[in-house]
Amino acid sequence: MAQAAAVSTATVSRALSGTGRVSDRTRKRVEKAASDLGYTGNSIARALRSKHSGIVGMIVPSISNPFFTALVESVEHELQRVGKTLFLCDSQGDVALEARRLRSLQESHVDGILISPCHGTDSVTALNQIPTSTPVVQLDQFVMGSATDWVGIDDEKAMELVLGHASEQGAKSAVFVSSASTNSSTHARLAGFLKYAKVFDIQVAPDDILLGRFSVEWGEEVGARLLQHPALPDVIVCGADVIAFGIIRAFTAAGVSIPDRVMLTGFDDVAFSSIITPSITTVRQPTQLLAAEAVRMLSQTPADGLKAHAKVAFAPQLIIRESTSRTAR
Amino acid sequence: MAQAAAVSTATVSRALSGTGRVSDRTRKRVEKAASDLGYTGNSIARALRSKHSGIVGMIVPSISNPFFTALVESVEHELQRVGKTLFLCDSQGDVALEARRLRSLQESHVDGILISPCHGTDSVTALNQIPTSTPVVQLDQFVMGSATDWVGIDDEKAMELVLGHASEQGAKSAVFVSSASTNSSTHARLAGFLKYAKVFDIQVAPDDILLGRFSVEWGEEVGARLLQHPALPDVIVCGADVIAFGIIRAFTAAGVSIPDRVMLTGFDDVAFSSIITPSITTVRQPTQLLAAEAVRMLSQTPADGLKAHAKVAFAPQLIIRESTSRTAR
DNA sequence: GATGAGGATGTAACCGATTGCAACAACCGA
DNA sequence: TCGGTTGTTGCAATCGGTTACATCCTCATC
Repeated sequence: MAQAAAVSTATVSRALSGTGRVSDRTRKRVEKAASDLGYTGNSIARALRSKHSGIVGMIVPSISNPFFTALVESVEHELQRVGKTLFLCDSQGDVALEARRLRSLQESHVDGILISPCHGTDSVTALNQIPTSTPVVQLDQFVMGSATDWVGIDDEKAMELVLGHASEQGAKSAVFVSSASTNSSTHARLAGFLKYAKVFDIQVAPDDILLGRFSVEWGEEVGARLLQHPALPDVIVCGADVIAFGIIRAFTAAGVSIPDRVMLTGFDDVAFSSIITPSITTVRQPTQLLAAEAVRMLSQTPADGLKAHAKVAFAPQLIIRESTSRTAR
Repeated sequence: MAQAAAVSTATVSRALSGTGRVSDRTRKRVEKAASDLGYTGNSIARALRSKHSGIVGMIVPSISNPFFTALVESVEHELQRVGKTLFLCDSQGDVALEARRLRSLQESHVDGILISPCHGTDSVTALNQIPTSTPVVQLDQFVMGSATDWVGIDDEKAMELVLGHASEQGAKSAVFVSSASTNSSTHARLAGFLKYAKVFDIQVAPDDILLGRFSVEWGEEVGARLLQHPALPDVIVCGADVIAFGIIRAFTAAGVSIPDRVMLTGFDDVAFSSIITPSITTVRQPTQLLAAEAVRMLSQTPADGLKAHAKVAFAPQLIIRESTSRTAR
């Protein structure tokens, strides 16, 4: 390549990268040679020397969860704007696997890491092993005890919206269904649920907190369990839409009408929530905003290593649909 | 690191990578020093020198399409077995973006590329620019005119299953709904549809081929359009489950019963197909098998550059659910 | 005890870019 | 014409591993 343009490799580098001074004439010559040869440089060598790869790593608990795919798409969109590419990993909800992914990203010298930690406490070990030289931002979920930035939504506020709406619709009792509370999202949402159940005077028995997994199957299991009770609560509040899907399936099979016999709310507003019958009242997360802020944080100069780690919570939005819309009677 | 174990960098390399001979005593010493220091090597430098990175790139048209996320998960599972990591990219159905992703993967010197090309003909330019030194395998969709391997399913066979079943259920007329046929999946499925409609003596008018996009919205649009006709066909055959979702939504809103007024079939068997009401009769793709075969092909020594490019098609499976199960009348 | 085989380890070139420094050319004013 | 300034370009070190080759050591054999 260098000889094709009859210059040194140094000049090629300066001409193509735009750093340093190169005369217009040689620049043109180099550019022509490059396009003739289809030369694009070797990003491995570049990364080795310059210490940054133009790649941002992202780790999510499960890419089959539509909420995370939506989040990933938003992130990708943002990264495209700043000319970086995304390296996506799936931790499959497994702390050990998550740790391996983290290490592999770090070894690849990515320019930054976005992570939604799969465990509210155990994920911290791996996260703290990342040298402070690689910027890390937690997205959506977070882990206790790590000094990294976080971007997410105000889960308490979300529960205020959900229970406020349920109360308006006449709910006097509620159950809460989510994943195990080792997960920060569930933890925060449960806290908000309990707080605002009290505020809106909605009854919650100790048995009415059902924690399992973020999955359709868990929703079905809970649905079946609830159907065995003689009395249903007024509203079932779910920590994720996928759980609500399972409950709908169980109730539909049993011929129990939602919202007439019991109201139901989800969380995340994944695409399918508006398609399923009944469509689900849910909390929408502003994934575009989350992604934009997270990417912005990543590229912030971490030079001033002292800066307090930021926690940015965006406001959630309640989307009201059929599952809580009781027809006037 | 080398001095911590009191050996040369060469010995460190040999000890940790397992190549070359090292005495047990020094190997132990090096390993201890490495774990004490948390040393893992620099994969960039390694990749630069050794020409392979342990990374496999994958490009899919859309990660928000649950079929592709299922495929990605299967691939990731397979790669884990052979100790490689996945670098996932989304082409967003855009040929130009796809070309950029391809180039960026190639520059990163990935060990191989798995791609589901977003366009049946236009994707070929970018694909052919990949040097033959990087193994490329097409997965699911494919592009005309490229000499790369392909792994997918037998779409014709799938349509035989679908129409055979519909015929058994008494269908005498059908419409076909899918994406634009610039897409190889649609192309092959449409061909199969036409062929077996004839075989099973099912009527298909020229207007009954509705091609748009692989999306819920397109399904809704088609649903609305079909509802304006005085007579509905006996069965609506969709090229993807997501399209079927849209049709269900439109028909449910209009109070038209599936399967009683019209039968409906999907394609892919994504998770929600079994959750939605009515659950959808669909064609399951054996993603595990596809992924395993694709990964196997990637690691096949491409030394014999002459080998004919393989096209491996797996047998699809028909999953019968409510959307074609007419209650005895 | 000398010789040779073979295992263990070190030396140094190399992968392909980036970049500090030096060299060099062109042009200016004195 | 000469010293100085500015702008362009090349040289060579560097990033952190891998690996061909050389060297050294040990042990067996004659």
